[in-house]
Amino acid sequence: MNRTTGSVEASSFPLTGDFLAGRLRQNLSLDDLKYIEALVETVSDHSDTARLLARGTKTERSMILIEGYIFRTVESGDKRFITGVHVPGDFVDLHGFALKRLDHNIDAAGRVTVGSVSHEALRRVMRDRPGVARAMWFATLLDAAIHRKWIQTLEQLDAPRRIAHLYAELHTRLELIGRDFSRALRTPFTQFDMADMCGVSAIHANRAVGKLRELGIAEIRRGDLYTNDWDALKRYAQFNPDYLYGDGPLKVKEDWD
Amino acid sequence: MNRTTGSVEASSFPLTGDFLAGRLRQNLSLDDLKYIEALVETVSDHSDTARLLARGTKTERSMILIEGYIFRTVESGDKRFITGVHVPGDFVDLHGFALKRLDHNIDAAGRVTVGSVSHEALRRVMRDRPGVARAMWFATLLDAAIHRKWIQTLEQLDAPRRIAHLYAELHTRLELIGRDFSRALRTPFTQFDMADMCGVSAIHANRAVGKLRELGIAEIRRGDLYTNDWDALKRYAQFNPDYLYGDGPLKVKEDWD
DNA sequence: ACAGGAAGCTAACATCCGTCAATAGACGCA
DNA sequence: TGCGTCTATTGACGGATGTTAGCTTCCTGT
Repeated sequence: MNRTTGSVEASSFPLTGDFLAGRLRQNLSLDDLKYIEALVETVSDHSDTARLLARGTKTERSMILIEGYIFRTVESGDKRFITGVHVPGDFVDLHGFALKRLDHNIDAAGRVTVGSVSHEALRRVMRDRPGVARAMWFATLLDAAIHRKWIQTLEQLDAPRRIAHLYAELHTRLELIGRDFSRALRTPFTQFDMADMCGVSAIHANRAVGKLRELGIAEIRRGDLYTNDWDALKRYAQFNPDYLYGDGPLKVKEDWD
Repeated sequence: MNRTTGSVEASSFPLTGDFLAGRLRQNLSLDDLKYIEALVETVSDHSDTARLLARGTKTERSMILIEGYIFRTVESGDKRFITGVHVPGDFVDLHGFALKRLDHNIDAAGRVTVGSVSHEALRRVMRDRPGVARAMWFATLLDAAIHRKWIQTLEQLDAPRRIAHLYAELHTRLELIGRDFSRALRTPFTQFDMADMCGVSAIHANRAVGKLRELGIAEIRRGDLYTNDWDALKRYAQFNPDYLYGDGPLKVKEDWD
């Protein structure tokens, strides 16, 4: 595997295969995991707010997020909208392999490390490894489930609860890939980022952060969330983790019985 | 193919295979299409607001919508949220095949006709027809793209524009499956339905419908939208159909060059 | 034709949120 | 250390939306 330097110097992240700790892991054999790991041809680091893939670009590669956070963004006029956020282990633009072009941008949120897989390699997967191909399909189904929950959140919750729900989701997703934060969840998100994810103005996002602080639910400072009662936060956000399929996520039906 | 009666008498819809006019058609050979048609074991009609599949239910069948509209809904407290709408040709709960359980309900909007495919048959598809399996994956990618656009719409637009955008999207999706409405788009949606899709109260949905009427953009009566200027409506809603991948939707990259 | 019920509509008031303006704090860089 | 910029914060005001209540219209079944 080659190691390339992105817009920042090469990361010192050890490539032990742990970057596959994400959602693809569940249904696959160790052999399959090693196979996928071998698909990653280059690893690169990118600086804050780097655009990893612009809307409309045709590409011959897809990216797997190894470290950091990535936004899916759309720009309209002079405003930006964030339609999704990714955590390590997520295949960020797998749909770029299937669909003609991406309908949105892939932007780094803070510093990120990504692995790159050629579409030629993915075509080999489709041809030779139906089990792996199916796991990739299931991973995109989980993306869709998360999208639906975001829709519900936007329809149902006010701004403070949307922000609480965002962090509740990230907390659970990061737990599912083996990361635990007893007291603090660190992110590089600005209040502008939170606003663009929650569909409110930045000033109102600030009000919402202030309300969470005032209610004693969470203290958010420069993207980092501190709380000593995650359960209370999740209750406040009406968070129900079912949609993340955390209990044996993405299992096929044959495996249940 | 058997013909069964749902909660309403059996439909007289002619099963000519036209119910596959939807998004699955694009990438498949005629042979593949006949293969898929043969997968449909039963066809049934259902009455207004029937729940076709309840959240959490395990099922051994997936449904393809043949005629009518279907909502994906979530209930929270005494409120309902609609996270998606489907048009004929859509595989409504294909993810029920892959994921352990559905995280939302599948509800009829008005009278519907659906075809049913057993998961056993889908397992055969996965095993024997990689091309068809891939087409199904791509169809779910389009679902995800539509979800992302709904997120953006909720983040970006006010209530009148959300309703206009909803109808603009339906207009284009129905065009893509070969239906054309020069002046009217008929749906069974109540203003409550529109409200639950747009994340506003029913009263405010009524205000929004009134505003569209007042602006001369569209007249919505009992779900049916009348306009003589679809372009103006789409402009008002800031509708950009790129995300529906209408120009050769869902083609794989090998086919582009 | 009639009655009942569902859906549509209107008004009043409160809350949520957007915008503008201004200030304060935190971080990066010289 | 000091400056400049990005981020966070606060206040004031207006617009968008939620809630409640009551009324009207339309559809449907008899």
